[in-house]
Amino acid sequence: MLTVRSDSGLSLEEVAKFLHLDEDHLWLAERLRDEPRALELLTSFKGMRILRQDPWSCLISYIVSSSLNISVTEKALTMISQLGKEKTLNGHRFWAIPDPEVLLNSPRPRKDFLGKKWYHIVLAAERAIDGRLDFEDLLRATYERAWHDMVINQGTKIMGVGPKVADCVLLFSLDKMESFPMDRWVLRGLVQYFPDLIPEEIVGAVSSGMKSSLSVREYEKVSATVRARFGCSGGLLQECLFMRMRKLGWQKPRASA
DNA sequence: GCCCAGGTGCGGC
DNA sequence: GCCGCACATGGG
Repeated sequence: MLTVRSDSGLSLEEVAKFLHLDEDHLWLAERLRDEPRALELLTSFKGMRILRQDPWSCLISYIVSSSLNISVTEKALTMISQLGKEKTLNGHRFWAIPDPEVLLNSPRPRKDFLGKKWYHIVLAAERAIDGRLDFEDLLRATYERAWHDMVINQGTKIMGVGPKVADCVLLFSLDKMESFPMDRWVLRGLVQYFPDLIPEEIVGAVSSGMKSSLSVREYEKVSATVRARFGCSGGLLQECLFMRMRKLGWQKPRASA
């Protein structure tokens, strides 16, 4: 039973939308009838939800997250958020990612952990304002077109957004449930649980610790294979795989003599 | 001290 | 196109 405090300032509909409760994740598993490893992953993370976040906040969050560990990412996002106004909800004070206009008119924080990413964020804000970054359009688009527009197409691609970040934004804010973001953890997970989805030489390179990310070309190819196999169950499965791999941990294999 | 982190852009070939 | 590197800095 989901209950929402009456003084929270959030309607039940808003909470349900955020938790994707308008989309029954159970039917997603239907496609995986003949995928025992996938079903095992899904059932061991029962109750997992794909959040439906605000696209702008989601974009900024994942641009910042690239190649940063989670605690540093959180610090950087807090600094960015504090460029905006403090908000209050349910008696708690908090900050949210500021709107593009606010970010554009803010001075850069002194120690923001961001490096060149600050300029990627500024560019994204300009694109959001001039309309070349159009979340409404990306929401209506197919997965393939939206991904291509964010990563490949000159004219619409967003600096700081590569294959993985695009997939995160599409999955966590633009309703593309087949999106399957492949970071280093998920790549290791694929190698361990679904090696048949990946070219043999990549399996070898990942498991020996020589490789932790894919080129755009490799990513596109593996992504297509994964989506052909898991379809709209992919997003939820990815999240379970990520959680499993984080839990298991990873020790880079030592080169032996 | 050294290695890693929810990757990506860029320059050199 | 592919490869190697810079990026920023806290935590194990």
